[in-house]
Amino acid sequence: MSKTVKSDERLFTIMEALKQREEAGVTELAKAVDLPKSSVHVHLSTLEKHDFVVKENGRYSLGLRFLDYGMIARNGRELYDIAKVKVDELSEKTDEQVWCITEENGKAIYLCGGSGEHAIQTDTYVGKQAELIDLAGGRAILANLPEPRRSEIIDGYEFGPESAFSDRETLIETLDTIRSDGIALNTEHYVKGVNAIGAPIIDNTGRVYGALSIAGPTHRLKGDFVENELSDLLLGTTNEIGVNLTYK
Amino acid sequence: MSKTVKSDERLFTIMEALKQREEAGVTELAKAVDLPKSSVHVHLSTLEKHDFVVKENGRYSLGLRFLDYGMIARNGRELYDIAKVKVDELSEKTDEQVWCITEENGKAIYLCGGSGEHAIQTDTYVGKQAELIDLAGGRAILANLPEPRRSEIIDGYEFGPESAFSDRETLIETLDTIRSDGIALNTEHYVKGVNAIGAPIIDNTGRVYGALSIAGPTHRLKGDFVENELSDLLLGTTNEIGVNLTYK
DNA sequence: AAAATTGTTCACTCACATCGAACGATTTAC
DNA sequence: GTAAATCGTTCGATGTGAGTGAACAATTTT
Repeated sequence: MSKTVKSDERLFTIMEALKQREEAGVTELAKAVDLPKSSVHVHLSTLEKHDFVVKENGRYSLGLRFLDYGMIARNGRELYDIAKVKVDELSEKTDEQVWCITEENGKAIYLCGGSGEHAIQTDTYVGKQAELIDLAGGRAILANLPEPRRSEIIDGYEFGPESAFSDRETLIETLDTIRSDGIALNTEHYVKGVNAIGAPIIDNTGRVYGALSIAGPTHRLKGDFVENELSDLLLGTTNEIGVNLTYK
Repeated sequence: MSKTVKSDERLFTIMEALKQREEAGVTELAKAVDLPKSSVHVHLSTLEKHDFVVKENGRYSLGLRFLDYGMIARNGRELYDIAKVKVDELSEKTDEQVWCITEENGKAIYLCGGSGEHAIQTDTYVGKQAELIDLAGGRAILANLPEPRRSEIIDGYEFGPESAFSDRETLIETLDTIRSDGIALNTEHYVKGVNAIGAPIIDNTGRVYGALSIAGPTHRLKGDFVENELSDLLLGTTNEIGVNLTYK
């Protein structure tokens, strides 16, 4: 790993601790990150000066300056621009939850989503980070990533009873199936009672931009309906997005 | 101003410079912020390690980690949660652009927006920061802010030919009118060809949460239609949100 | 093939981030 | 109603590590 700035690292640690609570005081944060109050205090003051945190009668919380940066980061992605309309269409047509994710530094990030009227509610939100391996869409991405890259990511995983896959071989087999099928069907559910399917978004050059997924209750997403009807709808949409990304 | 961490300040300067371009190299950024390449480089490495920037073949750009923080900051606001549905409804009903803004550190921040099919296109985006004084919604907020607070913000303004108001008195007069009217009608347009109206969102305790605004082309937003029909629609919505915020 | 950029690394040095103690201002306890 | 506890904030002493410019390697341009 290359050299980093310790002060920045501390800043990020404090930010992360603050993110995990709605709001917090200096003492509470100092305890959480195991640093002197005075240190935490100057960092918070610096953050506040630049609107990255807000102070309301002595309690700190995340500022909306992050929203500014976050939206610009998202709007800069061609994938987002092209996918958002299609995601809305697909969620309305299927009446289920539809998500568009992308890969960044080996992790999955939710770019945007849409929900039909009867769609399930989950704790997922735009901007959320997750492991590629845990999501239907993430597996679809992983399965289609070029080889030096894919192994780099997989090397970072720990297999075992905690993981969704017991060992590396099982994962590779699953990914191979997903690649040849063109779609990932989550039979082993990440969340209990929820099924999901995911398909990769790839342009004509083979570059993997991300994936789309449809999630719904197991009693609706099963059998022929998922394997044929829904899969075709999903693949049609990801295909369309892929083409638009090629000739943008 | 209280003490701050210089390293953090530098970090923010680099982030800001990066935000203003789609992507950039180390040398370009170093020139922009007037710092040695090596300094910019370690800060970027630190940012990259935490997913706040992404490096793609030597060029840096904002990472999606900001989206994570930004969405959590936004979702934590009760105003957003309650307003977003109403904003969508209102934009559909009026077929114009509708925005919900809030105030943070004396500045306006766009929380969410909706657009009718025939709505105008502007360079506004969710998360964008603007001066309260420049927006119809911002003036509606300013007009209803409690007194010690309002003056603090106004004290930060510079009046003159550059500003929308020539002097402090003119602004105060306008704000008084807005407060008694309950609505801000932008006759002097912030953007040429665009008219806007704004109304504050206030709960029963008098706390100002933000404002809603409707923007559209001058040829559609004029005369009786704006002053009666649209105004009533807007006030009805902000009223509703205010009540919901009281009994949440 | 040479020249001019690029991103990255390294070691020296003094600015400044860190820290614990002390300060007022609140809040809690009784 | 007072005392005790806890809060956020300030400050000066100290030694860590951020900043720096030069050198390096890897591109890209000429």
